[in-house]
Amino acid sequence: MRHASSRTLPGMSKEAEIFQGFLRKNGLKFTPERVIILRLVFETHEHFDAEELFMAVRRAGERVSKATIYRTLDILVESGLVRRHTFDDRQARYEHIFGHKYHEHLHCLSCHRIFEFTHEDLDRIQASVCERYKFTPASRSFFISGYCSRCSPPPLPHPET
Amino acid sequence: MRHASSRTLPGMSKEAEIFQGFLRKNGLKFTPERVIILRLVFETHEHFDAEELFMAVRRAGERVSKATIYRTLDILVESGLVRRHTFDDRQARYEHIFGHKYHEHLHCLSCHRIFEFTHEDLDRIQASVCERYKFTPASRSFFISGYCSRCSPPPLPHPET
DNA sequence: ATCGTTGCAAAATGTTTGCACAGGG
DNA sequence: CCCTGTGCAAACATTTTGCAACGAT
Repeated sequence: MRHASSRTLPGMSKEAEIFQGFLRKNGLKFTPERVIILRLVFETHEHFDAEELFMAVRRAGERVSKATIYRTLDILVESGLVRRHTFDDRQARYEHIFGHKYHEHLHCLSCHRIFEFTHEDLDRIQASVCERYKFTPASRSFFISGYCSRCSPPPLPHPET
Repeated sequence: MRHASSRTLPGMSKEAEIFQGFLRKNGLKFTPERVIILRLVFETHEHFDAEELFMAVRRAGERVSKATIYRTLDILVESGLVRRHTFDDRQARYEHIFGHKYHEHLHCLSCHRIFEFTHEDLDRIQASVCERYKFTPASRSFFISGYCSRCSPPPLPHPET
C-alpha cells in the first residue's frame, strides 16, 4: 500500500482535485504522503512553518519525513495552492490560499501574531507599477511590521506628567 | 590604535553623525571596525548581503571578522540607517536608506535584479490600514516578484500559430 | 577594575541533497 | 524495467554564540 489510486475519488476535496491535476500534468504521483500533507495543510488555518507541519503530521499519528515535507511544500507552492512567506529573516512560513481571498499581512514584532487585510487599491497600484516598468508580475508581498493593538496600546489623549 | 575618538570630527558624514549618536545613546562604542563597515555600507549603492560586505571590506584592504559584520549590521538596522530585506528564502539583503526616498521593490525571478519604485498612494493606504487595525507601524515591505522586461518580453500582439 | 568589542571557532538553524531501496505503470 | 518517491543521514549555507583577550574610561 504505497501509492494511492490515480483515479479521482468521488468524495475528494476541491484542493485535492487541483493538486492531483497538477501532479498528473507534471508526471508526478499522488502518493499517500502527499495526501497526508495536503490534508493537514488545509486543516491548518494559520501560517505555519515546515517544522510545525512536521509535528502536525506526527500528532495526526502519521509519519512523513522532513525531506518529504520540504519537497511537497515546494510542489504545493508551485501548484499555486500554497503561498510561501519570509516575513522576517527566520524560516519560511506557509499558508494555503485556495478558497481564500488574496490578502496582505500585518506582522506584530512583539507577539509575532499575523493579521490579514485587504485593500481594494492594491491591485490597481500593482498593475500601474508593472505597466510603468514593463514588468510581468508573478506574485506580490505587502506586509507591515509593527505593534498590534494588544502589544502597543495607543497613547493616551492626555498623557499624565 | 583600537578605539576611535569619541568626539565628533568636523569632516564627518551625516550618516556617521547619526550612527555615532545612536551608539552613544545606547552606551555603545564608535569603534574603527564600525567606522569601516559604515563607510562601505554607504559607498555601496546596491543591495548587498553579509558575505558581499565582508568581501568589500577585504577589497578595501581592511580586516573585520564576519561576526562583527553581522553584529554591526544588526545595530545599523536598529538605528534606522539600514534596511534589511528577505526577498526570497535565500539570505538577508541590506541597503542603506539614509538620504534616500522610501521606496518599494520589484524583484526579477529570472535575473534576480532589483528595481525600485515609489507610489504616492502607499503611505495613505498604510495609514488607513493601521488605523483600521489600531496597529502601530514600524516599517513596511511591498515587493512584486515576477519577470523584468529583459527577461520576459511582452507577448506579440498577434502570436503566430 | 569594569564594561563593551573583537576574532576565532564551534554551534545552531533551516533547508537541500545523495543514496539505496520501494513500488506502480 | 523505468521512473518517481521515500527516509535517512550527511551536507550545506547562513547566522549566532561562547570565550579569552583587549582597550578605553
